[in-house]
Amino acid sequence: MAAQPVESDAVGKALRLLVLLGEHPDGVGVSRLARDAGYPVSTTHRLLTSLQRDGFVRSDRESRRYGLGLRLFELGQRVSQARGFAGVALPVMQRVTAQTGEPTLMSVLDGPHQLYVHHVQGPHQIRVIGEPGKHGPLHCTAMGKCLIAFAPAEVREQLLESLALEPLGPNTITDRARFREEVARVRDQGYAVSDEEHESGIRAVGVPVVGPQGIVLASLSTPAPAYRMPMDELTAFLPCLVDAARELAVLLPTP
Amino acid sequence: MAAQPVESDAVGKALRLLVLLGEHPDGVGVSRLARDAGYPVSTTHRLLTSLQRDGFVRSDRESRRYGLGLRLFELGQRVSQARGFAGVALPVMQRVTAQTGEPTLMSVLDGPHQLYVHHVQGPHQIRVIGEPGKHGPLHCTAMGKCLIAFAPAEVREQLLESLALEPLGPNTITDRARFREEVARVRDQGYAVSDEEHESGIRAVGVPVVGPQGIVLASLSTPAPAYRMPMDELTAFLPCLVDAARELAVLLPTP
DNA sequence: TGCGAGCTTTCCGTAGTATGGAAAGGTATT
DNA sequence: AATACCTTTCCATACTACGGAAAGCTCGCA
Repeated sequence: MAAQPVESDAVGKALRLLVLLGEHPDGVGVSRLARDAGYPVSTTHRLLTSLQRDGFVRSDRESRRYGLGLRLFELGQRVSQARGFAGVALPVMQRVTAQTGEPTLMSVLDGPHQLYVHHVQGPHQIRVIGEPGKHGPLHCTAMGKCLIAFAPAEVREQLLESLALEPLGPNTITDRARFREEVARVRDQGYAVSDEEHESGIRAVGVPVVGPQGIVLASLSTPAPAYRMPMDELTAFLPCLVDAARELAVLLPTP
Repeated sequence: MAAQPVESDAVGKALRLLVLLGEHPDGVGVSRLARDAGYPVSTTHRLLTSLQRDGFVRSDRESRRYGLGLRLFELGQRVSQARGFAGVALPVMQRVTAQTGEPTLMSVLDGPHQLYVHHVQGPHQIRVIGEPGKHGPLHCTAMGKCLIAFAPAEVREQLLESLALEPLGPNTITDRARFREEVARVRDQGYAVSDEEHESGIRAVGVPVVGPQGIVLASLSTPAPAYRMPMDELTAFLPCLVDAARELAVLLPTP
């Protein structure tokens, strides 16, 4: 968890501290943080003071521990609002869950990962896979494959060449040529499935939300445990997901 | 919207840019942002480049406009998780709304304001007052008065002395002595009401969430339009709100 | 087509701020 | 009482951030 790319500018160092702080929900001390970041303690302390002055960091005066501040919550909500994660997407996703009886997930492309932005719980009490704000792999999930397949050509090519095809489930596609074919098929058929590619015992079907300019804005998926959901039952949810995606395509702001 | 307190350090300047960017959901150009912030254009541009490198800012290559990046969403969700806004509070609040048939709001103290962190819509289709991530006044709302009344003594005193008692509704308390009495009463009776103090036509009742150490963690409220909700009907929701607050008192992390 | 206004981006010598080792001041543990 | 480890502050120096200026860009207009 050490700092590899040594940021030379003060702003970069401060931002890295924020990211590191995000990994400590219960707060950390200055020296621990300095060790993690690879900065001198005094530098770390000074940067934290600056971050705190503007509400990006808060410190408990008692325990001398630092954590993320409310300003980040505020700005995070702004992003959620501006990108339509909160107001617009939620009702549409709830409708999908009402029809499928399963959870509905939404994610967007964020560099070489997907970022889960929202989920709606289903009536079944199952563990949720994608917590909002967490990152997940692109190469072995239904949503991830959609995001690649419908990304702008240069981005798609770049991802196809550089993604690490790490095996995470029993059926993960690890061969680059086969993966390229898979993405092409997803692009052709307009949806993707993941049959225990991400995790043993989990299946999912996903669709892209393709905006007016033809670029992918987000993707939606329905996951379900493999033991009670054969693949053809899962693909039966496709019309419903496609409807929702088409609706979101015009509702979501085009970035 | 110009820069009053001239930040002298680079980090402070960068953070201010983030806050300013938050006011432009659809993106903004460098020179406009530089004007708003009061920085030279070149400085602004360099800072934006740093912010973008770490995902705190994103720019549309086409339109040359900058906006808040996904990293802020990610970190905002971490805050939401760490403070229990998302996982813990939501079900409790939904239960309150199920019982009252009205929306339920939650806010926390953030300097001289309250920060709305969550709301649950009621069945009635009414305009929501507190959008999550937005700030609201302390002196003329039920939740705000609870946050003051149950804050640590020094904080309470500081707020009582310095808050601007701006009249925002027909019944806003603008006299400092009377306001001090009002806060004392709230502290005695354990809840607060706001009868068109914040906005004409809106009533609310609110309770504090008082943590194990006796400090206020958050506050909950039930707002309703005045025309169909007499004050005594609103206070009838108090047992339900108090129950919820007591439950949250042990569930929310003590900061 | 050429011009000008206003934008974004890059450059680079200098000014001045960030740097970090060291010391001071805490707090818990032995 | 002594030790260890932490947080916070200090300050002379080095080096990074600064910002004016210039280059490169797009657009609108004559």
